[in-house]
Amino acid sequence: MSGVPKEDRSAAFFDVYRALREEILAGRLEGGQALRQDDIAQRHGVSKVPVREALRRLEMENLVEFLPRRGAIVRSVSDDDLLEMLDIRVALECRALELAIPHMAESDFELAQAILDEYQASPDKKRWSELNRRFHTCILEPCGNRQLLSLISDFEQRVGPLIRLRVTEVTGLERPMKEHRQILQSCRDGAVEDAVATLRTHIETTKREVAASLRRRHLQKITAADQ
Amino acid sequence: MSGVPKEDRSAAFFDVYRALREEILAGRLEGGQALRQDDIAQRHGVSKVPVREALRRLEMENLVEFLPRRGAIVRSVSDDDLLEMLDIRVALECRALELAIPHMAESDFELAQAILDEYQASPDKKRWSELNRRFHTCILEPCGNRQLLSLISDFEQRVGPLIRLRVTEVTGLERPMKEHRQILQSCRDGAVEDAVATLRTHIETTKREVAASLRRRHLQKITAADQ
DNA sequence: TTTATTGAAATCGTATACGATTATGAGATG
DNA sequence: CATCTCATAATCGTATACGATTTCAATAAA
Repeated sequence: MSGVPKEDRSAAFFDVYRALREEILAGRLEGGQALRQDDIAQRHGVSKVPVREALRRLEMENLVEFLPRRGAIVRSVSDDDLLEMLDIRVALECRALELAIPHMAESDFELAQAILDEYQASPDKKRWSELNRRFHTCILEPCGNRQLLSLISDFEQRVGPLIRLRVTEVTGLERPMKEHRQILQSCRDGAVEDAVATLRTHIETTKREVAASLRRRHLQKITAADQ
Repeated sequence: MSGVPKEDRSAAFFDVYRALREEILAGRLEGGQALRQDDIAQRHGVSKVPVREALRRLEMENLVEFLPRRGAIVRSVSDDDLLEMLDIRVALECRALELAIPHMAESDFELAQAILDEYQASPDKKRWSELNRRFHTCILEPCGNRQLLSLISDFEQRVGPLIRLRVTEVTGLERPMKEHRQILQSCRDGAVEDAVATLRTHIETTKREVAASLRRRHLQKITAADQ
């Protein structure tokens, strides 16, 4: 499910890859920031060779960008990029759910329900996004399409950190919970189209929230500049 | 549209990357075959460093696999992998079409029609897959989602070569052409749901054809083993 | 004949080395 | 005071070097 290839975890380059990936996804590295190969190598106690391997993989993941003769920089995610990723998420998650429902067993429903119950009981906003992720994983996983699940996981890892604060805090628990319950019920009923339709609305609402938030931020920047 | 990142085309590693990618996608390298780093380096007149960079990128693309302390091998695509990719294609292309239709201009319809006309006129089976690809690209491109188009292109490049002989030759021109015309007409009418439904059927039929073909091949292997 | 042993060759993963290009900063020039 | 050399330092991209592990084949043992 992780999206990150599992093989060869022992190699030196993998530590570098993992660390850099984590720092970029967590937003601890600014977009556009130069990734000095010698620095990274020294920090990890290795040479430049494994560092470059790690950077090339991150380049393929669109997390870093190589500028000819000037090395790698952290790729910045534009507002448009983010919205594009959310549209792709709609496609991937809806398809996964559609394929998953016919394979769901009673235990899947129970697990999903348990997550929703915990969701409901938890007063901790920080847990919400974790529980949200688990619910989505839980209902999509039965699709059995590993590559699809891996893709979804990749996008979640990239998109999640960027929208979490922006959405979870603002939206509250009411609406998403209602949609989650509705999706689960449709899954129980084997109502594929209903479930997918609700999931689609669910994600598209998120996208609209993000878009609105970005709009406001943009507006703020403009008016601030005018002052 | 190519899926292959465009930056840094000048670097030595890029030639290696490009060449290996092409060889793997074209099927000129068997699945499981070892990719000897020194050999590749010598063939391209470079050292192992850029070769390893190329291999790491291909690993991220799922085209090669690193075995600890045994280097890289060409990743073989199982029957299940192939069917999984076709399911993902359904998700991606349907979403792209859905997003594309509201943005289509008259010139898009004309271009699509021109491709279909050429399709119809061409007696050359080898051209069919090329024209098919161009038609799909043409109706999806207006979606404006670069990442989505790039993903679609990646999957097309991986899946295409594996199913072309298997499907195009067998299926003939009748059914796909009829579906293509129907999709285009729905696009003209702005009938998003109809267009998407037809496209979905279109790809799912392909998937069923591929699955059937694989089933027969598998059966043949079993009966051959029994002899 | 088949299976184990073992030493040489091949190959990997990574460190080090180095020419080439790009950033940096001090002093010259307007 | 701004800005324009140009030498120096920093950094890149890649080649070469090397210990460690794996493969392989020839020989010994069963």
